[in-house]
Amino acid sequence: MLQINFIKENKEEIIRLLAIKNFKAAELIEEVILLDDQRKGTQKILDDQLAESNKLAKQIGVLYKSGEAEKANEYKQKTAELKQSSKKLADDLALTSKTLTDKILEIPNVPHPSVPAGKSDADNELIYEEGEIPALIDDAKPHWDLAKKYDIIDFDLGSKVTGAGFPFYKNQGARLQRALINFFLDEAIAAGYSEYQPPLFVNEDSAYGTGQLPDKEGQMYHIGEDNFYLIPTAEVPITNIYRKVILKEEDFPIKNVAYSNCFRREAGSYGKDVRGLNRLHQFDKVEIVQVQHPEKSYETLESMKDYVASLLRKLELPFRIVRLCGGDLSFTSALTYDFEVFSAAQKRWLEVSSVSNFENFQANRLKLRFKDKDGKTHLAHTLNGSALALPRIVAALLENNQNAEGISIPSALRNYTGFDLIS
RNA sequence: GGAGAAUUGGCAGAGUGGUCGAAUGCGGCGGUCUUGAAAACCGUUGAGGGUCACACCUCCGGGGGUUCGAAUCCCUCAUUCUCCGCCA
Repeated sequence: MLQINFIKENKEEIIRLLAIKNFKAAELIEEVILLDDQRKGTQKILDDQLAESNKLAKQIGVLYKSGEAEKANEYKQKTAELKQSSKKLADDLALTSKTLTDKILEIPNVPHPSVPAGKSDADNELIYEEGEIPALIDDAKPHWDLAKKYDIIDFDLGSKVTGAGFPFYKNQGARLQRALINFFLDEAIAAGYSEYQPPLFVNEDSAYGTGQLPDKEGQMYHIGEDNFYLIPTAEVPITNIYRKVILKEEDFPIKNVAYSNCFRREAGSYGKDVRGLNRLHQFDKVEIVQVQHPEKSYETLESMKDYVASLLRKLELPFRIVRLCGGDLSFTSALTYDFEVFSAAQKRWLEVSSVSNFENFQANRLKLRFKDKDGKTHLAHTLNGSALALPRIVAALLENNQNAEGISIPSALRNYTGFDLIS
């Protein structure tokens, strides 16, 4: 969420930039400013009344001790009245504050000036492309057929045991999964990240902290009895490590990596895009998360982008990087780079990673702050990126590397898989 | 799952109805001393709201209550520890 003072001080600029996200903010912002003034006004009156009550309560104590019970009772009468009206004021204040917070929560993060205008992914800006799109053999198959042919992923079995979008990985398919997870983790550790193994369920506060609540409830699996949410990404538990934390400046940069299962209900998805591994309810992902000083967060975003590119290069996959346009940018992000690999048999670019700078938007919700040299506290910046999500990487590897003998494994992975060929 | 104990500032730990946002120690920061450092000594050191700045208000695990007044009493939830049960 944006900070109220930031909104007040940069009203016009915010409205202008949010227009790039196709968000009409003017009215909402006026409302928010009005509510905040209202909040302050009510609080001032309440504070004065509480101050008066506090003073009287102290005097009553003194009066009792000196035996002036009559006077004390008179004061008691006064505090009783004050108590009634301050109770009402406190209720008003709570309501105003709640309304204010709810309204601010409706305002998306302000996009970075480099974010191009646009409505959909068609308007994303291509900024980089690398690798050769492979020429496939004559009877090249999409990955769901290859999965069956080599008996490495069983979608039907998953449907039987759980439901659509929960596949079984088998034999060389299962080993490929493990290989990719270990490869991604080892690479991240070599790049200076600390590995975490997070819980796969989080509580309500954590789901709120990274912005999944109050808005995207429908996207998460929820365990009603214990009020836990299944994580849609390791970003949620890893970033929430720093909820209500005040860091020291020398703690920066914090670089964490975590492998986790990810669970997404994907309500509303349908059609050809969801075939095979393209969209699952449960999948595996290695996520990198950084917490940075505000002055360095964009530098960090670039380094994370370069890091993800290095992974795809090692996997020998043709990829491109796009800068998301305003319309495609998520609610919480200020700037996002998407990585897409070309899946040759489907003849499609598949999104495999999203690297984002949230600036202080998440930090504000999380109350993630740091103390500067003068002892003042400021909000930190948070960033994250997939490095990488497995299913579409697997889809591309299977499709792009298929040949007459089987599916060849890129050399960077062979030490991890223990085999060169899926056959 | 059952029984008991606990939860206070960065940490340790006092505080059982008013003078407590909270003793004391450690740690941190600033200073004196020193060629420099250590030691010693002096000072300072939680967060949020509010204000030009003060004043003032809120916060002692979360929420609710009793009282003129709550860190302190009551209810409730969470967490931690110990014992019993079960168990990878």
